[in-house]
Amino acid sequence: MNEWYADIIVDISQEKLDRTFQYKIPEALREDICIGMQVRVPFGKGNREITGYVTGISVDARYDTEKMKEILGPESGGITVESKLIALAAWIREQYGSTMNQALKTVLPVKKKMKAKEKKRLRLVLPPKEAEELLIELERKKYAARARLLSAILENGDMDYEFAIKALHVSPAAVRKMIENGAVAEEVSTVYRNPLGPVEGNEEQISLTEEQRTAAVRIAEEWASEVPRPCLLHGITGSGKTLIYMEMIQRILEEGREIIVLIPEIALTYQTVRRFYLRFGERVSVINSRMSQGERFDQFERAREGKIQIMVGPRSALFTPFQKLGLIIIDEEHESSYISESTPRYHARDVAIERARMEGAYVLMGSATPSVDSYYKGQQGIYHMVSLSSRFAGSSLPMVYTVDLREELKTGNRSIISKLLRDKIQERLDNREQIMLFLNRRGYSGFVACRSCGFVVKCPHCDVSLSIHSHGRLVCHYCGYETPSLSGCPECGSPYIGGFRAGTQQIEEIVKKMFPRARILRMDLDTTKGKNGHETILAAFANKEADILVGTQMIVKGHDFPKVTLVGVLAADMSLFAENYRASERTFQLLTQAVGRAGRGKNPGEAVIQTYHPEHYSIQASVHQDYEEFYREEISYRLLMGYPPAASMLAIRGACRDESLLQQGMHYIGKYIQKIYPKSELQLIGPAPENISKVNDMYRMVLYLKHGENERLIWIKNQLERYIRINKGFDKITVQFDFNV
DNA sequence: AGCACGCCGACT
DNA sequence: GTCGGCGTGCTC
Repeated sequence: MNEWYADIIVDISQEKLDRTFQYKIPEALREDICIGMQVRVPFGKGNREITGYVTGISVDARYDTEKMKEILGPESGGITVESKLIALAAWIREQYGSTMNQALKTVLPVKKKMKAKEKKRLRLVLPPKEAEELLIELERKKYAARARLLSAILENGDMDYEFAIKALHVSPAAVRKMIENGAVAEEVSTVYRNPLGPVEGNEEQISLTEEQRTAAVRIAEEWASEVPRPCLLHGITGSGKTLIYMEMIQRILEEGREIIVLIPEIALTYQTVRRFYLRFGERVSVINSRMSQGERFDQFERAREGKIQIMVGPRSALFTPFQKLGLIIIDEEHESSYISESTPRYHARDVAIERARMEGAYVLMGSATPSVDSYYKGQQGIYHMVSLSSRFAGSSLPMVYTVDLREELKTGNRSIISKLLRDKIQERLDNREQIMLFLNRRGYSGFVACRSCGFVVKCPHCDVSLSIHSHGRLVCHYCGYETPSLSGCPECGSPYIGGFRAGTQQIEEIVKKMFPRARILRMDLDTTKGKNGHETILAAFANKEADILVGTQMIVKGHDFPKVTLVGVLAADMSLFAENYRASERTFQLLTQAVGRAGRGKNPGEAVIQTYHPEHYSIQASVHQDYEEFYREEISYRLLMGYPPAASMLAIRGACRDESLLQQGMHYIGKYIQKIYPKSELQLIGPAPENISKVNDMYRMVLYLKHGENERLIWIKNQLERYIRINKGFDKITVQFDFNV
């Protein structure tokens, strides 16, 4: 019988030790040890006993077996927060595909050198009289440094450690001597930074409306049931979802349990967090991506020690080490920022549900435009659906107009601003009201459309639009279908056919020319680069320092500008024909959000949607502000095409410097899948070049798998992980798995 | 992180 | 001459 070895990561908090060590698994423990487990191991020269995490098990030794030590045994002493999070990491690893190392690192944050985390103070312990005597003796013995320190402490009672070292020039050694002989004591206090500082203002005193109260009761009823399901709160913009969150948080606090509130990074502004502070005060903390790793670690530490009960933050806040987690709230549940962009590519919503299941906590999701996935689960009864349908505080839904850009072209207006929008902008400028112009463009390579009839060139096999490539051909990124680019529109023969591209900068210039006296602010990636770029621009606009705000999607997420009475969507189709099956969903969500920005104050709002496809259901439904209308169309399309949530989809993405090696590797992956899973229920599409087929000299390809059951795809993923690890040919290829993205 | 080895200043 | 400081390096 040969030896078994375990890869063990010993201390996640130390960068230096951020790698695995191999230990022998004793014969007697062979059955018990599994990946993700916490074990006791001897470590270092003195064989001091520490806790490690098993990240892998193998039969070959990569280290001198003579020097290799043995695992002592499983960690005893009850279930800690860490062990719960490690179990979650193991689930993430299995579900999304990654190494245990990567999974652990997403779940347990690495503690980087945290400057000034600990504040040491020196305090006098000797009675003053004895201290005086000691001082005289020290001076007599010519212990200058110690005498200096003692006399300074005598004067002030206590003092800062740093001050003693730096200002008094007392060496740490001298300080230690003084501690040893019992003259002074060292007090270590941990100072955590409060990330928000003092918050001004009074708590909003709005009691729940009848409808909101009913919603809260329905959620509470679900929580009281034997197996509480995750709740999906579907409430239109302005229906007061946050008030319900507050209400439910209050209930959990009263039970003595803790709450995580997930908010999309882009909506995580001072405004949002402030509301939580005003209601719950010091019990709230917040983390965000602009904080240093040390600062974030501080906040996690505060949570672990029970000093705070509510953590507000983006995706990563999900791993807050609360001991008695009671509730996870996911605001704007449909947001794509809940999907991790690095391996493991987990979805925070699904991981939240799993963490809640493991720890007996509740999940409450909310959105005005739920993801089709979640709404489907709501319909199926997997989630418990609660809806809010009336806007409160008297504000009414905006009036929405559509402008058919094809007609606009016929009348000779080739500008990006239609006549209707132009007139309405002028009207607002005259009335001193504010306008938002929204360009929903986000990293999509140009699709090809006819500017006369709006015809979009699509893949005959996949029903997604083709993208124009640098070599002039049109390519489908799902299946690799290629066709030469067109010189005229196949529908109407118009020569005005081509890639659709425009940026916020160009828009800003056009608008400036059109309305020379208007003050214009632009908000996009370029203008928000600075530290508080976001907040600065938004604050300026809120202060009425500008009349028109031009921007990409970041202007429509969760900011209330009561003076905005007109929202213009410049080219609604831009996200509609992105080469992704979720394009319609994203378009509907963006348009609905954008339209919802108009008329949040007393004045009624209006919105103008410019499009080449006014008849498209995504656009129609957002004009009517009708989620159901959109959902019915969208789900039937997904069911027809076998896209999630009708089926599960796995994208296998490969990246490599060598193009032919990548092609070969991806081809072999396809072959291997067909060999291990030759069943007809599995659909295999590709491999084909990725949307952006080359990044930093790395070629990228993707292979899609579709199957009715997610578990089957996970099984295939597991087999592939092993296949890729064993075969040397994949050493230079990075393979990533993406579920249902 | 902890604990070793290893090289320069003040005490018996 | 030793005692003891912390600089550097390794930990399966």
